[in-house]
Amino acid sequence: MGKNRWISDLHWVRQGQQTRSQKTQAALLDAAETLFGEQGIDSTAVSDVACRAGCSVGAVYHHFKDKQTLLYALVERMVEESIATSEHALDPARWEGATLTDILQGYLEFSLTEGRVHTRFKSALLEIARQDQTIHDQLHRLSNSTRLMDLLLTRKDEVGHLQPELALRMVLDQFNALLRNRAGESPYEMHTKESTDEIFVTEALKSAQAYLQIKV
Amino acid sequence: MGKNRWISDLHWVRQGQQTRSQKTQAALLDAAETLFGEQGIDSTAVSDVACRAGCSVGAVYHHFKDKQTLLYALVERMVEESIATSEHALDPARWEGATLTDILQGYLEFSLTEGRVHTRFKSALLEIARQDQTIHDQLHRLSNSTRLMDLLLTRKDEVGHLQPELALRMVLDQFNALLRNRAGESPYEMHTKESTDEIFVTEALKSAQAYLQIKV
DNA sequence: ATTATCTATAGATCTATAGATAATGC
DNA sequence: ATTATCTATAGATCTATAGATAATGC
Repeated sequence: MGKNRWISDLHWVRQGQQTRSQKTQAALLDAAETLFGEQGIDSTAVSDVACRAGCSVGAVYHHFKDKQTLLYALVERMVEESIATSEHALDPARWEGATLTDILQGYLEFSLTEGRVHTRFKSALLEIARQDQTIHDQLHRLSNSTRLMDLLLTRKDEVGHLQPELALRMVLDQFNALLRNRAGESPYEMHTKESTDEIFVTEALKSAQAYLQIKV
Repeated sequence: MGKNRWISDLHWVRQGQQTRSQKTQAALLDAAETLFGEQGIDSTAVSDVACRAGCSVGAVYHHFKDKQTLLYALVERMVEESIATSEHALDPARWEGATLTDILQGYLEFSLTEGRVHTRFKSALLEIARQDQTIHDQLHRLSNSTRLMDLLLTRKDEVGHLQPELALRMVLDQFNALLRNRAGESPYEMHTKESTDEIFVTEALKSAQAYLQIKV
């Protein structure tokens, strides 16, 4: 891991806090993100969130109208930060001279390290997004952010598959599904649970290269 | 779809019911499986299950000690049926003369059609299995059922990848993750949402073939 | 003096039970 | 007469609020 020189300076983008109020609010969002991801949204009581954030229930309702609004704020923060992180990480200038394989490897490694918490929370979101228009729309903003796909498409020439775009879409779906599997830490259903992250990345990349028919 | 002659007679295995009591019990389990899959387990009230099954709350508690026991019974039924289905579907005799690709294609197509409901419910289970030993153990029985892997390994010679077993494990993880993605019907995060099931199967197979380096 | 926090609690929702009624099968 | 079902409700849990107290910043 970390052998990829392209991702050495990559990091999740988050704004700093100043006032007591902002700190409490951020602590509440952090607590909620962790607990919602760990136990699910419904099984997490507002008092649980308050407790983990080190404040009282009343404070929660001072900052957020209700539990749903807290969730919405959390989703919005995640989407905003996710987009900001993409802006930085997927800047074409950053990747000058990098091959398609470099980019794919960077995506895998970055997601495995920085993305674990978010992936877990996102997993919980997907379950309820079917029922909730607001969350549905927010997640749609994420999938509409085509910066990764755009960056990959600039390397279209390296792809031997007859339908490069379709093939790249498949690979991204594969990667995201596999990453979600790993982040879920569900030992059942994972045939490669014994493998290290390193082997996982290597084999996932081999698979993508073979399928895309990358011309080295 | 359905062009694969190997899966034409495959079906999900379920016992028939006779008495009124058995019918109610089965209706309750069916209702719970659907609702738990659709809305999540916690957000489904016992009264919801009773309503959809067409009976009263009291009837639920006549059949099951509490909500948790109902869930356990449901998980057990799913695991039993899943294993019974495997016994039938993965019988080596059924697949005589079939290639590795035939088997993989059969698995994909069968899972897409028959497995959709179960996949949805299983997805909800994975989220809580981390917290619940009983469910954890039941799901472990599933992953310990290595019949699919065993069947695939009998075609090891067709695999060109230097570590055939590792590679086959990766492919199964990929397939399961992708299938879960599709069954979840989450339009975000899916770059291939526009594609038909047919294209999906074709491309997933191509990917597996290329990665495994199948010798045709 | 305005904003942030806490304590205590009302109201809503859900689980599970008790007791009454209906259906089954010998 | 035994088993299955229903109706009505007690008890538990969670959400959200009201009113009191503490911290902030001009």
